[in-house]
Amino acid sequence: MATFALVDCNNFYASCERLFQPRLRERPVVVLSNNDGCVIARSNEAKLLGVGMGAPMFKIRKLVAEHDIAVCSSNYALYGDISERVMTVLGASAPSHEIYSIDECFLDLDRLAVPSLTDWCRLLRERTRRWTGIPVSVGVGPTKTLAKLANRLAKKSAKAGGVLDLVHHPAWIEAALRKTPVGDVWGVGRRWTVMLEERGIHTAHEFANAPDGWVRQRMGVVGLRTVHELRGFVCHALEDQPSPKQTTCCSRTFGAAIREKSQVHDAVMSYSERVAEKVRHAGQVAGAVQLFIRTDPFAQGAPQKSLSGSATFHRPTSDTREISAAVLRIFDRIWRAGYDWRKAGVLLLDLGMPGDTPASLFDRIEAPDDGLMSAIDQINARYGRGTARLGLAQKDGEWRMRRENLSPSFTTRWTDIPSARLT
DNA sequence: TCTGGGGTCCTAGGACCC
DNA sequence: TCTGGGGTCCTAGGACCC
Repeated sequence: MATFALVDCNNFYASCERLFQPRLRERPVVVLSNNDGCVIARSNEAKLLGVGMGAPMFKIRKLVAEHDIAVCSSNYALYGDISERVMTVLGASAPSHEIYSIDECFLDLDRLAVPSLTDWCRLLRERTRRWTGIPVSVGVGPTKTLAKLANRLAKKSAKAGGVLDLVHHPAWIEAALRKTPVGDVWGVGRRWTVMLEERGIHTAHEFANAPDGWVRQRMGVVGLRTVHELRGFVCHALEDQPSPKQTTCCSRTFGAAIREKSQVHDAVMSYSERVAEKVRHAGQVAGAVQLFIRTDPFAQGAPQKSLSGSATFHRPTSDTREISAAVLRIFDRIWRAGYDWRKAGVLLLDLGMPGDTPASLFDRIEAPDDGLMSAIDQINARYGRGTARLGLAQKDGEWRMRRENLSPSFTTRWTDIPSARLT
């Protein structure tokens, strides 16, 4: 039988914040989204106090003050670096692994010959904690979907000790399915939860026993795969070779609503620069670009508008100058005055490797490269992002995001390295 | 006052072809 | 008056994930 493990970091962002700020270990912690908008991670204590996932900050201010909850702006430089450390430990421990997200990793344990898989998982857990400082939970199942489900129960149950193996205890599978609400199944989101519950399907067990034809009709092949995985048939294999991205994007909600064209222009140019850096970093080029701007959907009564436009490159590129010029043309074409713009984004589409496919037989000419982009990238790699820029936008503006409680980049910036003093 | 960002996959429908 | 069948490609939108 196939044996998948899912290793999931507990309250990952909150755990990262606590790593270098021991004072936070005695307080409930929440981490906020960009712009300090809403809650995206909570320590166990914060969960117990009733802070909901995704709760907007302005709705929990009272709770924060009452219980002295520590509030952190999100610090992705820190989380990304800690994630790499965790993945390194996990990757070195198992025959093969798939990094699924910043805080999750699937392991393929088929070929692992150990007397007790549960003991092995406990050791892995302990090793990860000692070597990285991050607590993790491990779920083991015959499919990825069941490994996810096992992981969730491993986290919830005190007696599981952070590990639950359903492969070597097949009798537990039915009980696990019965106690899992259908909405907590991997692949069943909000809309499908409502639809399923309306039809009397409340648990993973009931979902697993729904008729194939019905599931196929209501939820397509995606839903059917989930049902089969719950029954123990593998539909999602371990993907240990990460596939190259097809699109990449830089989008932000502005720090405030903006009416002025020049301000939106600056935001859009800044995102163009950033997204171009991203594709160059991945060694890719883009075939097309898309720009969108939109008003605030939460502003009731205000006129709503969402505009977008796209352009195809004559020859795939990763050059900030070509990308920003194309974005600027789109921007001038779609811009409408008189709205309170709140968010914008630049997407690069049809990504590929340079020289992959010539646009036509007559278009084999290599992109002229004057070395400017790589020079800028090298300067920024050494001295920090944004050191060298193209002067496409003003440095500051209303559109810049708020991050009022940002922790230092303890592990990725020399000046932020924590120091310890012996007294 | 104040509600994130970055992805993937699938499907339906239209344009177009023979 | 009469108006097929089958295929591909593209795009927009909707579902999901973290």
